[in-house]
This record gives sequence, C-alpha cells and structure tokens, in this order.
Amino acid sequence: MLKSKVVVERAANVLKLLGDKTRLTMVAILKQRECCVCEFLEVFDMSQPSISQHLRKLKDLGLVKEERRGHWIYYSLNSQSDLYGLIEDILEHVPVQTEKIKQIEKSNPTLRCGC
Amino acid sequence: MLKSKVVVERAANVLKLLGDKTRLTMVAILKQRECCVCEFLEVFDMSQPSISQHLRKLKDLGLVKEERRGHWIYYSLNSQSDLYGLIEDILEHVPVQTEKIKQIEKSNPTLRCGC
DNA sequence: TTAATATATAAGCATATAGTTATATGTTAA
DNA sequence: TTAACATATAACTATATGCTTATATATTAA
Repeated sequence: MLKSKVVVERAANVLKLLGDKTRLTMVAILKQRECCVCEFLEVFDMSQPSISQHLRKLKDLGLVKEERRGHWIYYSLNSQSDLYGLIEDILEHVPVQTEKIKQIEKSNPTLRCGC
Repeated sequence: MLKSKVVVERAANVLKLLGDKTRLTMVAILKQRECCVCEFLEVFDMSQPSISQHLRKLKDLGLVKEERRGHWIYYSLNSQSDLYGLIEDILEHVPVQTEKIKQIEKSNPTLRCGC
C-alpha cells in the first residue's frame, strides 16, 4: 500500500507528541471511542488542567478535533488529517485500551448530572 | 497483517526517541544503508559528540546495532528488535533520504585515509 | 612506543516539557 | 441573574533534553 508521506520535521513533531505515555494512550482510546475531558479524568492519574493541556497539544497539530455538546467537549481523532495514516499505523503496534474504556464506561462521569 | 504489539510505555519511549528530527533522519538513512559516525557528520550540522549521543540513545533502546571495522564503527538498524516492525511502519510515512545518502557518498569520509 | 584518527564519555548550560495550583471562560438550569 | 458545572488558560516549578567544549578510549600505522 502506498503511504502518504510527511516531511521529516513534521513527522518528528508528531512522534514527539505521541512519545508521551499519556498522549499515546489518549490517542489509542480515541481510536476506539470519542471522549470528553471528564472521561479521561477517570483513567489518568493527573489533574484536569494536565489533561486539557495534553489534548490541546494534540489539537494544535490537528490530530484530534473537538465538539461541544452542552457542558461537555468531546474529543475524537481527526481522520481528515494528513497524519491520520501515520497514527493508524502506529496504533497497530499498541495494545487496544479495553481496560481503560471499561473504566470509563463503568464510572460514566457524564451521567452524574442526570442528563 | 498482524502487527507485533508493544506495551504503551515502551512504544511511547520509542516514539519519543524518534520524535527528534536528527534521530528520525538517522533511522531513515540507516534503513537504506549502514553508516559510521563520520558519515553522519557530513550530513548533520552538529558536533561529533552530539551525533554519538544520538546514536547511543538509539542503541540503548536496541533500535540500532554497531560493528567496529578498524577505526570506524558502523551503525545499522537492528532488524532483530521487537520494535523493528514499528520502525518500518513509521518510515513508510517519511520520505526516503536520497539527498543525504548522495551527500555521504560524494564526500566519502572513510576514504580520506586511503584504505 | 608514539602519533594520528575515529569515536565515546563527562560536565555544563540553555531551553523544552509535564506536572502543579489558581483563576477565567462558557454553558445550563433554577 | 445567579449557581453549578465542565473545561481552558495562566503562572510557576522541577526535571528532561539537546547541544556545546574538553577529555578519554581504542585502533592503526610509522
């Protein structure tokens, strides 16, 4: 299969971003399911601002997109990005994040307010 | 095709290493051809110790191996590594480093001593 | 053994990064 | 309009990173 090429510098920027355990896990989760910040908060042992900052970096490179729905802002992988193919290929070497997805769905943080 | 999986933390470490323009270019070059330090010195605008330090990081993770031949130490990709498949897949998204290879072969630093 | 050469290591420095806490913004519902 | 909530941004700090220069090590040839 012919892969879309990315100039070295841009590719390095992407890899540096994904070269963080938290962000790589986020992207792996987003491959399976969109998520809002409060859902990520359930599975990462860090503050809400940290999570927002990681997501912002992913967004700045165009790897993820966001969509507000009421209180929540849902993040998802941006399949329109020229980097999407690279992301997909990398994720094939990373285990599926089933445990974390279960954790999210069990705690179901967006249901707290009864909506 | 079934891809060999790498735990998230290890994958993140690899991506972080490749998330540097110099190292990503080195690996792309090594995909085409083994190189010694003095050859890399021809194509990267930095000191010899910097180049050695980058190669050491790649070696520490097992991505490259080295082989001494006389004065020179030749580096090559370690195709035995469990990370090799990931590396290959990433490199499919990075342009082939033909220019740099030409540059190396033109200057031919290992011929200086007339061996 | 000594000189020349290729590479590695050590030490130091400037910048980048990932986290924190405090605060601001934006949305919804009373 | 105000309160409650989700998320974002700002400011700060500790550590990691990538480079430099100086020096050490290893190999070869005279």
